[in-house]
Amino acid sequence: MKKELGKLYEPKEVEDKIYKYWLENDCFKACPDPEKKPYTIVIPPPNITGQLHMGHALDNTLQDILIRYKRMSGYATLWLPGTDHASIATEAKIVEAMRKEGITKDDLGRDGFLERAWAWKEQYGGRIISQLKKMGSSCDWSRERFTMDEGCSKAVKEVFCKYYEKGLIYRGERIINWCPHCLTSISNAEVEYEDQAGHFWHLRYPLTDGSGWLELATTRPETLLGDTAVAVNPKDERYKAFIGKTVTLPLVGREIPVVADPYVDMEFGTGVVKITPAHDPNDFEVGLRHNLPVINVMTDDAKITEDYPKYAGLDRFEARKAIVRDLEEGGFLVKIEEHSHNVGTCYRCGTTIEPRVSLQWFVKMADLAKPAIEAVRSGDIKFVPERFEKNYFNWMEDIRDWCISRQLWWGHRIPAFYCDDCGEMVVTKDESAVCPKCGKQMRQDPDTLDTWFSSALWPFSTLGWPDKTEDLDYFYPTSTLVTGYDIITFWVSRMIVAGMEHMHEKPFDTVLIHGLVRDSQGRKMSKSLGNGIDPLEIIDQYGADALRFMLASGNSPGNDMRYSDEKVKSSRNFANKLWNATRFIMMNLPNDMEITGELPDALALEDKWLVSKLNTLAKEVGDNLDKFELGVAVSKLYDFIWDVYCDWYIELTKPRILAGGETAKTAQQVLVWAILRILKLLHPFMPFITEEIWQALKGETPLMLEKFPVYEDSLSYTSEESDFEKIITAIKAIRNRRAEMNVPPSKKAELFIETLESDVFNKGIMFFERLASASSVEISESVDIPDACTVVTDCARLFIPMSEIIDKDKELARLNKEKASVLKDIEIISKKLGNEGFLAKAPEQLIESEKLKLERANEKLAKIEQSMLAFM
RNA sequence: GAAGGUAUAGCUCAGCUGGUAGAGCACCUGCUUGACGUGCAGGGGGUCAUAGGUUCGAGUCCUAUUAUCUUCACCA
Repeated sequence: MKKELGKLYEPKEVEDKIYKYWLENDCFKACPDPEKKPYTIVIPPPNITGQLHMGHALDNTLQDILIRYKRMSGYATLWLPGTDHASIATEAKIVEAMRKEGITKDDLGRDGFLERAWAWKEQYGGRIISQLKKMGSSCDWSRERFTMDEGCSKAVKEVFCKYYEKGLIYRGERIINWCPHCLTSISNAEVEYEDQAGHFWHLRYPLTDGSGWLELATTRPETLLGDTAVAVNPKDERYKAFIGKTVTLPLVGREIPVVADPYVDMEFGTGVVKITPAHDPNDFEVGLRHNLPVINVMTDDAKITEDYPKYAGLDRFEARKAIVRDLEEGGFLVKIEEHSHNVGTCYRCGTTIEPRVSLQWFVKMADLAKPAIEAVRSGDIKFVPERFEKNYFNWMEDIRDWCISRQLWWGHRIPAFYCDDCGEMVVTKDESAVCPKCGKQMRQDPDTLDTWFSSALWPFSTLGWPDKTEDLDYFYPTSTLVTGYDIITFWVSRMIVAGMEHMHEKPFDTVLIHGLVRDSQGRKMSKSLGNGIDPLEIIDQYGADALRFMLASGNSPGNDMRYSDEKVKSSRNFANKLWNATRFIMMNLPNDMEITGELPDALALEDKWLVSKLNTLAKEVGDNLDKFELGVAVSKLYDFIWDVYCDWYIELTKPRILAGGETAKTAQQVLVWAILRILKLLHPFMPFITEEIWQALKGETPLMLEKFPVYEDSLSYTSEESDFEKIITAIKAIRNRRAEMNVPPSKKAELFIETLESDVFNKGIMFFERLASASSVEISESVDIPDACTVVTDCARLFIPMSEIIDKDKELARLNKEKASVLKDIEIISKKLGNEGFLAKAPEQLIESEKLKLERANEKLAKIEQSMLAFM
C-alpha cells in the first residue's frame, strides 16, 4: 500500500500504462508446456481495411474474457492474433483511392498495383491491431499473422495443389455470380438477396411458321438478346403442339426452338419461359439438357456488347428501357404487371449481381462436406447455443460447389500455369513453372483466390502448417472459436471442412456464437444509416473496462444486444465503485500493515458471512464461464461487489475500525483478503482497473498471472451465513419502518429485541447502532413495551419506543396489512401441503422446506398478533 | 416456400434440470451517513403476447395463433 488513489477512477491515466506493463512482463506470451493443458483461441482476423467497430469490440471482449480466465486457471493459453487481406474490400479501397488520383489498375500494371497495395497495407493494416490493444486484448503479438504472409501463402498453395490432385478442384465454364462493380465473380455465400419492386413484362414471341405466337412473361426483358430457346412443360397440354417448332426472337430475328423441360412450372405465369443460358442459373441448366447455345450479351461492367449495335454500350438497366420501348413499338409487348421479386446483390458493394457464364475455378464441396457435417453431428464440435447447428447443417447438407477464383489482383494468385504454345496446364507450387510438354516458360493464371479460401485454413496455417511445428502439435486443435452468426457459412463451415480434410481433426472444440450489437433503437449499426457507435470514442469517454463490462453484461450467447449510453455509464459507475471501495480500504489500513492476502484465524460472524458468500461466488462465476454464460457471471460479480461487499460488508467494518483493537485488525485483514479475491474474479472482465488496483495495493507481480479463485470447503460457513442474514433482515426491517414514518437517520432511538436467538443478535449490536440508528440495544427472550413501533421478522420482534411519533391507528393498520400478507403466505403453503397430489409426488426435500416455511410463517403471525394486542 | 430466434416492470434485459416473478436505468420519498451524489437508505410498478394441453404445480415443457426479427431457398 504505497500510493493514494484519486476520488474518481481515471481510465485514461491507467490503461496505456497497464497495457505496457503487461507487455513488458511478457504476460501474453504463449508457452507450450507439457505440464499444462493447452487452451487456444485464434482470432477471427479483422480486415486490414477495417476500423474497430462494436462487432469487433464484442467479439474481442468475449475472447479476452475467456483467455484471461483460462490463463488464470492454469492453462497454457494462446490467443493468436492476425489480420485478413480481404481481397475485394481492400482492392476496392485502393482502386477508389487511385481513381481520385486519376490512375487505373491498368495504368500501374499488376506489379505496380501490388506494390501500392502492400504499401497501403504497411501503412494502414496495423491500425485495427492497435485498436484491439486499446480494448485490452491479451493476444500473443509475437505470433501475429496475416493471411497473405509467407506461411499462410504456403499453406494456401499446398491446399490448392492437394485439392487439385485429389480432383476436388476443377476449372470450368459455369454460371457464376458476377459483380459488375467489383468486376469479379463472387461465391453463392457472398450474394445477398433483397426484395425489390419490379415488373413482369408479358411478351409475344411469334412462331416462325407464322401460325401464331407464344406469350411469355419476364422480369428481365433485356436478356432477350441472349435467348436461345423457349421452354414449356412437357406435360402441358396447351403447348404440346408447339414443342419442336421454332419461334423468331423479337428485335433480334434469331430463330430459336421451343423445347420441353420439366423445370417449367405450368401454374406460374403463362407456362412459357424464355431461356437465356448465359444469364440465368436455371436457364443454364435447361440449356445444358437441350444442348442450347450460350450467348453472353453483356460486358464485364454489365453493358450490352458490340454484337447488338442498337443497344451496344447501354447499361443493362438502360438497355431494359430501350428494349421494352422497341418491343412495344413492334407490337410484341402484351402487358406490364407489377411484380416484386428477390434480387441478388453483392454483399460488399450492394450492386445487383449479374448471373453470367464464365470460366472459373471451383471446389467440389459435396464429399468434403461429409466429414465436416459428421464432426458436428457427433458432438465433436459443439455450437453454443446449439440451435446454430441447424444453420450449419442447412448450409452444409445442400452445399454447392464453391467458386474460388476472383478477377482481382490483391490476394493469393491461383497456382495454375498455362502454356500458350501447346495449351498445356499444370497446377504446381513451383512459381517458375515450365511446360512439361514443350519446355516453354508458362503463364500463371491471372486470377486470385476468394479471401475465405485462406481464412478457412486459419486455425492451422497460423500455427505453422504445412510444416510440423511445436505450436501446431501443442495448440491444435484450438479450443473455442468466438464469432458472430453472420459468418457461420462464410468462415466457420469452411474451417471445419479444411480442418477435417488437412489435419484430419476438428479445428476447434466449441463455436461460441454471439449476436450483433444494435443501436439503442434496435437497428443494425451501418455506415449508410450513420448510427454506428465508435468503440474508441466510448473507451476515450468511459474507459475500456466500462465498454467491456457493458458488452459482456448485456450478452447472452447467440442473441443480439442493444447498445445504450446508459449501460456504459452504469458500467463506468461500477468501475468507480470498485475504485472507491479500494480507496476506503487503503485509507483505513494501518501504515505498517503487510498485504499478504491471508485470512486471519479468528473471524467474526459477519466475516464468515462474507467469506462464505465470496466462496460461493467464485464457484458460480467459474461455472458460468465454463458454460459460456458470461453475462450471468458478470451480473453475479456486479451484485456481489456492489451489494454484498460495498453496501454491507464495508459498512459493517466501519464501526469495527472505529472501535479499534482486534476486531478492527480482523476487519482490515478480511477487507484486504476479500478485495484481492474480488480483483482476481473480476479481472477477466475489467482487466485494467483490477490490475491498477492490484498494483496499488499489492504490487510486485501482475494480477493477470494470479490464480483464479475456486471454491474451497474450508471457506464455507453455511450456518454462520444464515445466522448473519437474520441480523441483516432485522436491520432492513427497522430501516423500512423508520422510512415509512419519515424518521431521519440522525434521530436515534432505543431498540429492544425479543428473540430466542440472543446469541446471534448479540453479535449484531454494533450494527444495529450504526446501520439501524439505534441509540441502545437490548436483547431478551421476552419484551413488552406498550407504545412502541414494532417490526417482526421470522425470529424476532423489534421494538422502537418513539412515543412522540407513534400514531396508534396507523401502527395498527400497518400491522394489519402485514398480518394479511403473512396470512396469504400461510394460505398458499397450506393449500400446497393439503394437496394429496403434492404430498405424493413432490420431492421429499421440497415438502420439508414447505413445512418449515409454514412453521416460520405461523410464528411470525403469532408475533404480529401479539404486537397488535398492544394497540387495542 | 423451409427452418429458427424473440415476446417478462415505463425502457434494456436476467430468470439453469418446472416449486408463490428479478436486476440495471427511469420514476417517487428521505439522507451534508468520514470510499464513492458516478453515492446511501426506502418505495411504487408485472393476469410473464393470446388460446388450449401435460402436471399435484407452468414465465419455464408441448400444440396452435398473433406480432416481430433472422437465416436459407426461390417461378421465368
